[in-house]
Amino acid sequence: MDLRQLRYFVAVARERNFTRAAELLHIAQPPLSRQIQQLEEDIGVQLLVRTSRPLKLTDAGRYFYEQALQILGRVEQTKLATRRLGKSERSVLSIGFVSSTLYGGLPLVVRRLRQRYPELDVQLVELLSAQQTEALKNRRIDVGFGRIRVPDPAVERVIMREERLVLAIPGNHPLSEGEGPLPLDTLAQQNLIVYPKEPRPSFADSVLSLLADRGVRPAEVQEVRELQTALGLVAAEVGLCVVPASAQALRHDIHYRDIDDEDATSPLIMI
Amino acid sequence: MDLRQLRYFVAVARERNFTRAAELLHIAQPPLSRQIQQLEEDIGVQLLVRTSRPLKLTDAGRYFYEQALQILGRVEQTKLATRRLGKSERSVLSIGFVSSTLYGGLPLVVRRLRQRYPELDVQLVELLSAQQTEALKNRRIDVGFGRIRVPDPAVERVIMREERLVLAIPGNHPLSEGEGPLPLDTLAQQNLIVYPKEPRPSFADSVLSLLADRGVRPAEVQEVRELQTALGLVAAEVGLCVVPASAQALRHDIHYRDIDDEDATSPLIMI
DNA sequence: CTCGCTTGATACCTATGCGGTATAGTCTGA
DNA sequence: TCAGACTATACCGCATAGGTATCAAGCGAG
Repeated sequence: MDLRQLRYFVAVARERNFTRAAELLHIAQPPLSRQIQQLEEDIGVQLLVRTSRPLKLTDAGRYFYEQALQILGRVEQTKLATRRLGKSERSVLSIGFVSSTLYGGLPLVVRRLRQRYPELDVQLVELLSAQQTEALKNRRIDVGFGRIRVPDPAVERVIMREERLVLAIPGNHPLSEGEGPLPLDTLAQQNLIVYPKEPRPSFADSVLSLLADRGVRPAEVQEVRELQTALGLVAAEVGLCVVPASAQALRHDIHYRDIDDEDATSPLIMI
Repeated sequence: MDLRQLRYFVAVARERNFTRAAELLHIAQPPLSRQIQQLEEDIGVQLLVRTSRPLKLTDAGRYFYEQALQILGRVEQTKLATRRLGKSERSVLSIGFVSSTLYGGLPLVVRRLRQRYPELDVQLVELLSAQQTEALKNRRIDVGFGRIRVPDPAVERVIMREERLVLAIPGNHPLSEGEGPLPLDTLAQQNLIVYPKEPRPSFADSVLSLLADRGVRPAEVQEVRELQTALGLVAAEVGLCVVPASAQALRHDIHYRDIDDEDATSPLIMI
């Protein structure tokens, strides 16, 4: 697949007519037909219904059209932004972060940075804690914010703060009735959802080892790839999930209760 | 610019070495060098610093690398999703919406739809009210949710509800002190921000004509392209802005107060 | 129903440009 | 300073995009 094919397809989808689309693209009609055929063959799906006039998009074609529009816009925007960046000799600060920091202090930090250094371009790259160490080493990022201690002598770590952990509970679960803090052993014999699945060690391991320390055995443990998915499963009543307090802002259709355990915290680590 | 060039650049950026990258791409090294040169020439900016070994990315190159990764991922994902859609013969419901409905009832509607019809693929397309009429006619969308009455005999309109309007006020503005409803003439001699700039008629016209009806003359009126920008300017203390009540969820760093006027409402229209 | 017009597909040719090979030039580290 | 690793340049062959001519299939007017 090729950007050219996307451009061609967008023109045809917009004009609903190969001949007019070809004129707009400043090419002859037969090459256009062929490129669209190749695109359909590559995807393995018919995008256009040619047996009617004006021609129609299939459902797949309609979806592909919307996506193609956005991809092309994104490419163009990237080109312009990169050019601007290169020409202006502005500095770029590249910040790696794990998703949960998006709902904590990171947006404020970024806003303040931009306010204080308007000439600085701040770029945000979502990376898991373990990936940040490597990204830092090869200068993909300049600084990272994670939740897991990944020991590496080449990397300096600063603990910004310890954040309380809370329990995410489906709306109609018995535990969602009360409001006060819950002891950790509430989780015994409950279905638990943890994240991320990989790479290890991860926030999932922190939670599981905290439970193991306290001798608490959940009924079933399901691993998912990320925080958003975990909370989605909680909302779908699959089980409970332990998350940093700041993640409460993410969804309001589930209940959260504090955890009554001194060690139920998660560090926010700058590397 | 070309997807191939993005793939090549990603390989070089990752390997920090043309020769190894070329091996991974299963091509010889000279063509790779040339493609990267052409890419740099096309963008007009140097992406790599070749005078050091291992080679380094410029700031622009670092930015372009992150963007290229995301674009390539998006393209691949689109291809798979389109294929799945075409193969499975699933139905797609394409919903057009104006951004303000994202903070009102639309997410709930979509969630219910997905719950009730799991076999249905719901696609969301952001379009201004005026664009929705056209999108509906050529089947780009199946249904639209907007805020402006665009009279067109070919299109059926259903008013879902009338939503109250509220006034968005910067945090340190004198009006942000109180909490109760404000009369419309509070806006007299105040700087006002309205959106969207085009196409007309838009929500901006609804607000402006409401003010004109009441004989209220703002000091200065600034038009911006969209709701998010408008609220951004409010936060930056450029002026006040009238928004639907549901948009209050968007930003918490500014104040909102009800408007004490029976007609200070905005319809939510399904077309 | 038919004729003519519009429009997309097919066949074949041309030419742009991608990738390959050979080689020169340059930087790094011992 | 020299060997080795690495990128740029020059040039060639071929794959493929685009062009031209033409066919086939719908659609509308009469």
